[in-house]
Amino acid sequence: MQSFRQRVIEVVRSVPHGKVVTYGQVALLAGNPRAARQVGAVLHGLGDAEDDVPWHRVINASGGISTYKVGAGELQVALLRSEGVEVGRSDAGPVVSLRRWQWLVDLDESSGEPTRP
DNA sequence: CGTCTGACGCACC
DNA sequence: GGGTGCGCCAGAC
Repeated sequence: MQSFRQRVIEVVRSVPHGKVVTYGQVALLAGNPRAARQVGAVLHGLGDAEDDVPWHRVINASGGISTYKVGAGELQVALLRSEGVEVGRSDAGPVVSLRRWQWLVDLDESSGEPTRP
């Protein structure tokens, strides 16, 4: 069984261009809904081999940018905007409307019951 | 091996 | 509406 770390990388790689996901969502898709924090840790420790992982598409459940803590906030916002994601402003800092930009896995092909925004 | 840590999330004030 | 506190668990040391 591959490590949780590897699964997180796979999930993030599957996030479509122009969409965002939350840490908790990635954790869920990676198989452990409780390990949201670990998602951040994994992304923080990405090496050159994983530089194709769109880590900037991962934000926190409040639509905020968590990477300011490690000095990657400005970069993340720039990358998001560069691919069309609207990043608004708030007192707490930049915010993304999850309602509009969150990537929701569409299940309509299998269940006929799509997840709607 | 045991401990510490934190790119989080959420239940509760 | 927002601020605080604490449980969480894979990795790093």
